[in-house]
Amino acid sequence: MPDHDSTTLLTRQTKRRRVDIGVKRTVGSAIFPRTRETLLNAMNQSHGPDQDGDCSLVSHSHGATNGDGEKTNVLRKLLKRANSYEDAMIPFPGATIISQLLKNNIGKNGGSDSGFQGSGALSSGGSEIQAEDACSNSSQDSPSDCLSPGPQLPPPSSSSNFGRQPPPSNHISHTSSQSLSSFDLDRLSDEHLRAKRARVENIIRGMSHSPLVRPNCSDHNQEGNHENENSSSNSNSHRIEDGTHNSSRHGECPSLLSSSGSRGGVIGIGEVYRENKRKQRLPQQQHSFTQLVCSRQEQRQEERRQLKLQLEDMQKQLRQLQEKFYQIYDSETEEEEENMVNGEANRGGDREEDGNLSEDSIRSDCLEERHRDRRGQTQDDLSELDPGLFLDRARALLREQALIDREMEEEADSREEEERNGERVKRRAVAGGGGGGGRQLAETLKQELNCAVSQVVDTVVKGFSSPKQTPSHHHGCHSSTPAAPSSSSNSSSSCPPPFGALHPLTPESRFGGGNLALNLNGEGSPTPNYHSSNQRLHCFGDVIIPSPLDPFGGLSSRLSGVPTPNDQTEALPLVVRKNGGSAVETTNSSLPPPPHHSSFQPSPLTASLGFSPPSFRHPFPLPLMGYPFQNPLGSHGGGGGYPPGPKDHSRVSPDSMDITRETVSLRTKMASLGGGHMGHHHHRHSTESQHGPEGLSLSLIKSECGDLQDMADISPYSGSTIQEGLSPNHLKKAKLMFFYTRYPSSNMLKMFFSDVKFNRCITSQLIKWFSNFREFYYIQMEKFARQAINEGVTAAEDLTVSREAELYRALNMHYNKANDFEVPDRFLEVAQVTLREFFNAIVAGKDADPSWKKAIYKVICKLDSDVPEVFKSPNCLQELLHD
DNA sequence: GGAGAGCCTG
DNA sequence: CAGGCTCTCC
Repeated sequence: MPDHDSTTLLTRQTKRRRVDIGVKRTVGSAIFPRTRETLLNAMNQSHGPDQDGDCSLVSHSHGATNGDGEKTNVLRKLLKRANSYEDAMIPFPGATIISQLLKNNIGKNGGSDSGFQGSGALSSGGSEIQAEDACSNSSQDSPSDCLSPGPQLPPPSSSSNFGRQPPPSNHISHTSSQSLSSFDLDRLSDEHLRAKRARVENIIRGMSHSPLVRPNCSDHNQEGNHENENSSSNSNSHRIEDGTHNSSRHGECPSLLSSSGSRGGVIGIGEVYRENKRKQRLPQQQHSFTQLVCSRQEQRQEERRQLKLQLEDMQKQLRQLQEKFYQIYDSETEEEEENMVNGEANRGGDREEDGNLSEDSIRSDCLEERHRDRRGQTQDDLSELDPGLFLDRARALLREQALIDREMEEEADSREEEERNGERVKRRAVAGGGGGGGRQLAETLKQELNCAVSQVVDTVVKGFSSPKQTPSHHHGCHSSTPAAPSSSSNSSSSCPPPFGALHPLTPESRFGGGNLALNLNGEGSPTPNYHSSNQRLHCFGDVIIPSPLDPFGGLSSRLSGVPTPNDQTEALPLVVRKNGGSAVETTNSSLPPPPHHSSFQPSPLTASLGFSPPSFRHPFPLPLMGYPFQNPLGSHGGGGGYPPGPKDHSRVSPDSMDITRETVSLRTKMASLGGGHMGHHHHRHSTESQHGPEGLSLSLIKSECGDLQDMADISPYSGSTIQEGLSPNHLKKAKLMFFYTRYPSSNMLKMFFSDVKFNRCITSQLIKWFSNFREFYYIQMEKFARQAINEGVTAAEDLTVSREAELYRALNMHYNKANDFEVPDRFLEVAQVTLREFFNAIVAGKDADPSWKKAIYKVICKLDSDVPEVFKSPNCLQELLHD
């Protein structure tokens, strides 16, 4: 164990060294060794507050114990760290990931209070909680399992682990007696055992009664004190003395429980110490320990329950939104198919859907039977469930119930769907041409979105306004959702989840094979919910475009050479609405716009969509699935985690690799940015540019980013007026712009990349691009300057940069590889100035200074010239390169 | 603390 | 070219 900590220390030292190296780069190498020495000395001797938190704790301990010397402190620190690491790695037996997270949160919340205790608490945050959880997971009949935490949480140097015997007494007394003068170890340990037992009982009671009281903040403080409880029992005698001393110092502290029971055997000294630690925090409480234990356990349970409910609510919302999206998209697809002259192709799709339906129905039936069987036993078992199983079972029930609900709704859907289809055909006939169809679709989509959002809101409100929702109750509520669609007048089936028999909790299954209840609503007017619905659905829109029938609808038809009349009109209304809801734009957008970028090649992503839709179907997890709270329920380890690593590209067909290449960085960057956004939303009009496939592919970026507000502007179906990311052409344009400006401002970039919807990601990306450009530029300059010096050039005036110069060729190759752009003369001048600056600096020996280039940067940044207006056009590449 | 620049690395 | 890191500036 000390070895482990030694390596930890070494690692930290290494880290520090790396930091120092970084400092050295700019501050100077001479500082480095001294700094490091100082750091090492500090780590070995001072234990000052400049070290990490646990060190300060040790320092505290040192002050309290006073006399073991520095070596003891070092040893203690090492052991404490070992203890912490060990605790961190202890598996959670039988506990769900959620409960782990909850525990971790609790531990974290309480961590700030750990310094409160004056004695040498070798803290191990989750240990106590884990022990309690282990207790919770054990059945009520065997409380002894949890009364011996020693084996589960062996102290690092467990020389103090003596055998323990379960208490013979089952009697639990909640009376609080005073044990001010009693330091009898037997008695203390007995009290400890009783306290644990009481907590177990409280947990079980709390679970069976399921009271829902909002957990309060003070609870965290109490929990936080657990941090110091599970202390290492090294240097035992000292510890006992210390702990006892502390107990007497806090003499007012009440006894944990009345200690009438007897307990044979030897007491673990570490446990005694822990007991003392617990007693130390008792004086802080106004109530008796028993009450505190009760309330704390209940509150913890309630907190878990609350979180669980939130999770379930969010899952439900997610499902509903996904279903809505499927419905909408499928409805569109079906409409297209209806209008197609040759309906042969979609008949296969219908058959496929039928197949899915029947298959799902079968699965649903099985699930329903299982559900019926289980529902009976659930109520009985509920009180006996330990927390982990409790949550698991609750989720399982939810899933099953959801499946049943969906199956029932699908039947209703299929009936109503026929009617609606008839209506739709009529409406479309009235509406006339493609523009009318687009408008119709817009209305339909809008209505669907409204409905979805309304129901989500209802669900949320319901979920939080009725806090008595237990898991079983909850799924009862869920089953009632089909009857509670609030905004859709003509179809109750449009809002409820008509998902197929999917496993609703895993992303893969969630999106993998849902059969869709096609649905379209009638005309509707925009509601205030529209925007939010747009936001939410766009979150899915980027990723869950496909339906099982026609995964990529218009796209695939385009690729397969089968034109559809409504091609490219499907999603435009959404985009237009987003941009202000102009009816004119709505009409115009339904017309296929001419491609602005003739240089655009067919997107590889588009190709991949057509050729391998299944692999593309969900290349990345949904944004919402990426939220941390979703992962525990996915229970697939890191696989469903967020953010997706580059390996996720393996899920994308190779054809799409290159097109998504630039999205990778954005995804990772967004992940690191935490999904925030700066609100640089430049809403542009449909006249600017339309890069369908590219917009689609780049919208994936945003779905990865999880930026909900940004996603409000995404058109999932292509035809977006604003690209959601940067394309290779943007890179090319940026390179050409570099000939004019080396240090473009953010605003400038926004102006000149007006066809890109800016967010923090895009801005950073562009800035990074120019940073890279500069890097290469300056490297070349330095290289050629040194080269000139080596060649014997003595005067900077001898250095010139012409179009024949090698330096120019190198730069031109980098920024204008195709050489299809005429580099402005100004750039040659700037390059010449830069080269001379480098030359002079090197000659003057300034390059010895680590930051010698900064002076040059200062000069060069003033040499930026205005970028021609033509670069502001999204089609500038066309125009520029044609010239 | 965030944004941006620069450096280093892959 | 991107990611990570540090540093500086605001």
